[in-house]
Amino acid sequence: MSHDSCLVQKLSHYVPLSQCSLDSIACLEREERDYDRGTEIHAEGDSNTNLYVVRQGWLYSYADLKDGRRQIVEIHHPGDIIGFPDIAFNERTTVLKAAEDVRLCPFPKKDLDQVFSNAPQLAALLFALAVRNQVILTDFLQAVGRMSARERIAYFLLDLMARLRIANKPMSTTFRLPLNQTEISDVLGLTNVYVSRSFTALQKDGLIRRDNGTVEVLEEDKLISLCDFVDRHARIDTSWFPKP
Amino acid sequence: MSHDSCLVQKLSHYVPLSQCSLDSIACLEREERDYDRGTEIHAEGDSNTNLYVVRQGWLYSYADLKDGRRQIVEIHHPGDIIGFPDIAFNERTTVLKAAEDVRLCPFPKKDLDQVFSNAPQLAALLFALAVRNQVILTDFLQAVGRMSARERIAYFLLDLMARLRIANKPMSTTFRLPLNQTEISDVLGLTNVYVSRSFTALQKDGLIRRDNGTVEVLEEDKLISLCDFVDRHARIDTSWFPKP
DNA sequence: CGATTTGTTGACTGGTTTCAACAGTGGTGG
DNA sequence: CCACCACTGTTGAAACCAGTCAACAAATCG
Repeated sequence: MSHDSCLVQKLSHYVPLSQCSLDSIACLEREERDYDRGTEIHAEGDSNTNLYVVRQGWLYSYADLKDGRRQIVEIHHPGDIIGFPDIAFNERTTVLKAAEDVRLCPFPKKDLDQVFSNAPQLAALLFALAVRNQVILTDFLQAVGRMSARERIAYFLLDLMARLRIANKPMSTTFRLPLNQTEISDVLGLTNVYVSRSFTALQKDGLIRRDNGTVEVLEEDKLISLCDFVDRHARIDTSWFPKP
Repeated sequence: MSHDSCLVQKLSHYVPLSQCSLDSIACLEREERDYDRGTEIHAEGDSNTNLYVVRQGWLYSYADLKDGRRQIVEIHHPGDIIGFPDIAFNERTTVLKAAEDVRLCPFPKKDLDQVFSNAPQLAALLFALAVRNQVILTDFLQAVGRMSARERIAYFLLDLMARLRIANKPMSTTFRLPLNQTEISDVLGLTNVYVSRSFTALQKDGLIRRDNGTVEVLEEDKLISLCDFVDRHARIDTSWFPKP
């Protein structure tokens, strides 16, 4: 491989990529650009001509609510592609913000037709990941709609771990969490105050330990049964993909 | 057209369908089958070999929560395709239930490769609708995560109307709602008791009127501003689709 | 007509929000 | 080097929205 692409690494996790899939991906990652922590890379209502591959750092997409609060609808990690949900619209539906210093590969939406016409395997994979996201979102909807604050936090941590494990299999149970409690509350539909209380409670019960921007999951099984977590990230069914 | 397909009608709303798209759809609607109200057409954990086109009647998909409650994650109307979110998995993630007497067209998941290889326009359209669903779901997430009960009900009604209008443009502001309040509470993450209270409150304020399984929206503008509703159903950007 | 489902209403409870004060941390400039 | 400020996390007290439990009314069905 010409360079170390976390997008390639993440996608290969699901299916061995054909050469033309690899070529298509390389074409999406031609350009690179850095953004500082806190930068709003695009705003709601911007025309969306670009998608982005994440090279480095965490970002998130959020919507502003009429009462001034925010709902963070997606957290983006290295190896993710940002912008698919919006391609059916002319305008962005969310604000994209860098949670820390990041490096992105922007590519025009129009380049996707190249994927669809030249790399059917990659097209099918992207489609499968898009529809899987619906399932992940509905899981999350259950968490936000039906669970208590500490259960939601458990869910949040387990979901992050499941995602990070795709890119980094031998990951331990400790990981960096470059989001503050206000941001976490905007993900989970809570207040920063109650996120603080619930985190403290989980720590007091010995389920997790926090240390300066990192989280260690001490009792993964208990967290899983606390929120009935199902890992939707680990595997997908690729049997129906078109054969090369 | 050989028969009156609401799937064709719904998809044509977005883009004029090419002949090979129409042929592909016809192939998905070969078989028909009826189910009675209340039937569980498939359960969570069933192997998912079939998808379904809805011909007639409403259905919904729900997940059982560990405490015995349910979360309804999707309501299916005539002209919808049921099952896309699960195609990346070997097993169903939700239970599919008929909200009233329904008629479905089951077709095997494997038939989709035919769509991908023979009808690129249809493939792109289905992809666009799938990713758009993510946006709709995140909108809904905001409603469930951040809004009061009466705001959620407003959102629910407006979303239904927006969907029904795709299939039936000259629809008035009155529509049939074949779901009971317990089912609505399972959609919105509320209790049946509070759904009742909130409905009554909305009616008392003159925003809606109910009559025996139908709802009339009296003050659509007020409902819209109450929950900051955005209609994501009306139009999609098809400019990037592959040309025939 | 009785039985079941569905919707309504009341009283009480409780988890989360709100408002507020305060502590710890890091960064900045004088 | 320290004063100052912004940001972040913590804790307490009070208020409130929605849940829970329960009884009952209304509609539907066989």
